[in-house]
Amino acid sequence: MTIKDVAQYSGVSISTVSRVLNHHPGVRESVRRKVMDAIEALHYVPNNSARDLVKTQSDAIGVVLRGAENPFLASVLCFIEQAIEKAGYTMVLQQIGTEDDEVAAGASMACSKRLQGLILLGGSFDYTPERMATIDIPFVCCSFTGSFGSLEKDQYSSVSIDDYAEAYRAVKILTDRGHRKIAILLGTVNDRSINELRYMGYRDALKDAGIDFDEELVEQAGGFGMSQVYEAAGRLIARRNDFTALFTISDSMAIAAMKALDHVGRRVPDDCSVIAIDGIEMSQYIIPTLSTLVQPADAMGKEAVRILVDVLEKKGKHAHLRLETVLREGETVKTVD
Amino acid sequence: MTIKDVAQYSGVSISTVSRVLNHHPGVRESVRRKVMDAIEALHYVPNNSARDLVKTQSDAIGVVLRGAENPFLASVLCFIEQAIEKAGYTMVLQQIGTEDDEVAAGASMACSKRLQGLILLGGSFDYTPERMATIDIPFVCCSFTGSFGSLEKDQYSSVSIDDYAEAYRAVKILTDRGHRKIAILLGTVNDRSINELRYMGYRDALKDAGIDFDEELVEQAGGFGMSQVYEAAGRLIARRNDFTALFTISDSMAIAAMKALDHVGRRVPDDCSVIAIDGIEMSQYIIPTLSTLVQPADAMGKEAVRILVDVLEKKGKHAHLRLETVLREGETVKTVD
DNA sequence: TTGAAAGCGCTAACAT
DNA sequence: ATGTTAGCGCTTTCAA
Repeated sequence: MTIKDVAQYSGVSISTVSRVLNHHPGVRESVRRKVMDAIEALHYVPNNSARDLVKTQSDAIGVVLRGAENPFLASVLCFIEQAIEKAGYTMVLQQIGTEDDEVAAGASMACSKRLQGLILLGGSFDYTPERMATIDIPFVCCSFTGSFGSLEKDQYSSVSIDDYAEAYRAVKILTDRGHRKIAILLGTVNDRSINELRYMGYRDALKDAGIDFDEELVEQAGGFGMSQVYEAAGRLIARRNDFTALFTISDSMAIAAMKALDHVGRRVPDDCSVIAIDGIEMSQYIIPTLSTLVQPADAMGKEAVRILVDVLEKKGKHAHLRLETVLREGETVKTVD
Repeated sequence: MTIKDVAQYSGVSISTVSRVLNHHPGVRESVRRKVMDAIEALHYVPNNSARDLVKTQSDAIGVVLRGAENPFLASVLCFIEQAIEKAGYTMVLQQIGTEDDEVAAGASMACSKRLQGLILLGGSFDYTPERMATIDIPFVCCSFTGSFGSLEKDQYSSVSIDDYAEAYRAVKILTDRGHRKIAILLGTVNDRSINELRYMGYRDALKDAGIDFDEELVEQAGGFGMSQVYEAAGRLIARRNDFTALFTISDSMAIAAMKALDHVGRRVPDDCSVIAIDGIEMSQYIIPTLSTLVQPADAMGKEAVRILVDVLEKKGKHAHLRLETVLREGETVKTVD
């Protein structure tokens, strides 16, 4: 079933069919009708491969999702998809593991799928200009800033929260409530990305509150997976059980940690306060409701797409957007007596 | 950057480059090296559009995900992707809403992306042969049976649990523990799919336990979204607060319902037992741990792909696989005094 | 307003 | 073992 069949069926040339298909002007209404009817009757659907080939570029925007085990990123992805669709493009998704190389994945996709643009969703991003040059299409970092790299700011875009500042804010909420022994649970301390930035926010918030840094209150899970976080929380508790508050860099981590606390009989928030960053849907429904700084997942996804499309259509320049979180007061933070 | 450039750079013909690219035999090792070096040097990446075009079929398997708000389906999707990758194919994903038409989406994808096969993940499936004929490639229903349709069983495959039997089993666990007033929370009673099947299992389990059906104990949320389920649970509780147990057809529904119960001060499991079907990761970490019939998400995804690939490669026929759940004894079911 | 024809980059015969 | 060439289905000049 090709354009040729449609042409034959409707008694016109393939160019005319192509014109109808692409809403080109200069086709008589009666002919247009005839062609449309043929398309309908034959259940014709254009072959995208052929279309992309001749246009030497598709209408595709690539998304590299690094770490689908993080529910927050999954929710951003939904908004990205909607926005891409709405803008008249097609999303091509590639999920990769936290250990995988998103630049390599993105570069390969960009060429082989003839992408117009690329969105990197969840990445470490500590890359050199040479490395990023392999991606020869506009790209935007979504949910992280790319600030660790030595890349020129006008070479790419980013949409994220201010990880450092928001982590600082979360921890300050705890210190303001009188907590002094505050543990932190994260993936890895030095991932050159959000883990590291949020860790710095944690440390500085402690310092500014006049609290000495205590290495034993830092626990690394190695990733965002709930089981590894649960185990990490177990290690933390086993080593030190005197912290009165816990900051986790994601909601899912908080949920896993609360289970670990429950396991040893420590109640949240009475025996230990918990605060996180993310604001995934599920964390509203756990008991007690998680107190968390809600990242605007929808704005994050939409803005990433908007900026990218603007760049693609020459309607705008690369930009770096910092979104603000909103504190969702749950029931997991308590003032220390 | 095309195959032509690589040929020129390495001083061979494009066919030789193509042979190297496709691991065809009959290329001298020295030439192969030269070509590989050129590919490396030029950062050449093949154009998939062109490749797909000439092969008149891509290496793509399409997946239509209907209802990403259901975390269980999201987890199955991950396994599907892995399995597709491992089998040497490429996954093309399309997410659609619960109200959207997965057959239309699948048919359109099948043609435009030149798919080899299709996996329908989460669907209602009450279709006629005429309707399904628009999908002219092998397809498999994953997580639902398609049994409501009038389609011949040898025309497609399915991999799912026995929804009726597993719901029956879940409710029987409750009746065996002495519960008589058992409420049910689901999407819609007559969706011609898993909602309906599980609802029938619920009713029959009650009947066989000698319990009269009570319409007031049935509450429909309209979908799987947590907020709508939370509200539905609120309605149920407001109407009737005397049920001692609740069966929800999904884990996420159970979590939302438990929050609603907590809101009115009813404790799980002391004041109300809860059981569900799914076994998503999160439900292990809520407090108390959810008792649920765990669907084998990995087997479901892998088997769906295996059957499809076998059909594609003529190594097997269409099949209908019923997988069994495993009871994960949580802490939400209590014996009635 | 319509049609004919030249590619887009690649694979797979068919030649050499 | 390697090169030449005919398409795959489509868009887009260029002619008519």
